[in-house]
Amino acid sequence: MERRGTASPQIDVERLTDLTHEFQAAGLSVKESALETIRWAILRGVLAPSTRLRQEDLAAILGTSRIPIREALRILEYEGLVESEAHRGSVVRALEASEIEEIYELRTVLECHAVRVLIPLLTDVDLADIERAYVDMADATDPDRHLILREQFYLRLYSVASRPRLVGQIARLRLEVARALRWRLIQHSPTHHQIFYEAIRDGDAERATAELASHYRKVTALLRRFLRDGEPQRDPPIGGRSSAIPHPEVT
Amino acid sequence: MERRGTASPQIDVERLTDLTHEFQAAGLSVKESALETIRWAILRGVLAPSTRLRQEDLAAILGTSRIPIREALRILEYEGLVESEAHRGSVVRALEASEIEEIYELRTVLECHAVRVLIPLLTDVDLADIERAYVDMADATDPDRHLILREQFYLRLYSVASRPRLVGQIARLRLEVARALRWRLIQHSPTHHQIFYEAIRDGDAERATAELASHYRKVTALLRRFLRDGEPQRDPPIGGRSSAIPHPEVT
DNA sequence: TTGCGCTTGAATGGATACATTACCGTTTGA
DNA sequence: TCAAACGGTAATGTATCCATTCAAGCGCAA
Repeated sequence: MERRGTASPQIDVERLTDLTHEFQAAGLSVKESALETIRWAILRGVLAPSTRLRQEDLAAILGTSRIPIREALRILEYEGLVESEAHRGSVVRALEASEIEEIYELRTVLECHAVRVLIPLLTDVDLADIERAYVDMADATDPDRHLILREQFYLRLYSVASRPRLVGQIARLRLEVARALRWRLIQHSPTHHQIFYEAIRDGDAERATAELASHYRKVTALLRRFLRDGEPQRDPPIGGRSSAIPHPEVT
Repeated sequence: MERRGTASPQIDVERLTDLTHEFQAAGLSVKESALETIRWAILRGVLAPSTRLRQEDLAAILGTSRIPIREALRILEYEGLVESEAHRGSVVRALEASEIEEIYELRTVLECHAVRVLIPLLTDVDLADIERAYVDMADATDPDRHLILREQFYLRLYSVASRPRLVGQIARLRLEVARALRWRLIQHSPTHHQIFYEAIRDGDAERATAELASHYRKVTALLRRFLRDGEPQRDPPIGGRSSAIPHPEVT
């Protein structure tokens, strides 16, 4: 996989140490902070796809030994965020176009199911919370913050269904595509969230699921064009500050 | 969680070492063989729910050090088969009634989707393979072997959809309930697999999904009675040979 | 000049040893 | 007599060290 000719992206040490300090401050154990640091570094684009993850380098950067790193990499391998081969090391996994399409299909199935389940369960308290989360998201301008608030909005909504596994699955799939899309310039779709939110607010499961499905179909079609036809709009792999990256609004 | 009074089930050392030897012979690395051993020990009932999994004990039984055990336990924790707490150890996770219900609901959603996707993709080669897998499963009498062949049948079928994530999710959910049901006596349902298989063979997605959904609804209703109303039919937690355990045919 | 094979280096896989933490029993005080 | 604090014990968390393995690079021979 990794050859001399195909230089793997360099690691932005500074941003990675910043991330680590955040998680260490949260009172997590060394292993947990290592896991969360690497996971979020991948999801937020600090560690670009195809980056080699050498245990010793990461241990040095995170200020720990290799043991917690190894366990973190094992879990991330199982999650699908990194790829490991025995005695050959780990790399940040790049999603293939077909995988992104499958994820959107799965998201359509699972999120529509969640909507149908949760609509009859919505309480006034839920609706108030959700409206607040929606407004926060809509107001955010910083891309990283927008991403976080968007996920908070959707997860607050879906958690109404009281289906922890369903919500967990949805959350994971959403993050995975969000990661992949950080590096592509995709068309902005400002009204999707609004249409969806208003359908939820009106208790109209039919309209909400239709909007989800139709939007994800559009996204998939766009992705197919961008990803299959030579990936014309790829950002530089790493190095640019995240604030320079346009919103991955389609998700 | 674990107190002096609530004695956790003892580990059947002999059966566990037998399992280990199987996996070690397969040429896996130590970590992989530890992972597979513990995973299948849980799924096949050798390690009963609430069994304490002490790293040192497992290391001694599997003939290794604690490191591979630790990594295996981390992955199993992520899979949801074991529960770990810092400095307090790991135990085999027991599924709550509500979780089993959610899993069946998720299975209904995912498996029905898989059926709808795969029916138009079926080739003659697929159908021949699937028929063979079905006959093998129907002929098996040993419970462990039946369980394995049943999963092979369903996974061979679903893999036609060319959706690796979807199939992986389904496989995991199926195994999880199979594990939970090993310890409960549930009504035998011999015709379900047959009806489902014949619908697939006829290319009738509607009939196949209807059968799946209706069957899983029945199972959920049964489970609700058994699991919520005092769990009247629990088998002895461990010690009995697996051949004495009736088929968990409902899955 | 090219291809095969050995050597060598660097990275991961695994084992042993030490640090830390949580539980449980005991003791001591009111 | 009861409650709270303290210490012992046993488990996991972490670090250091050794073994294994893969592959790149060099050399030799055809």
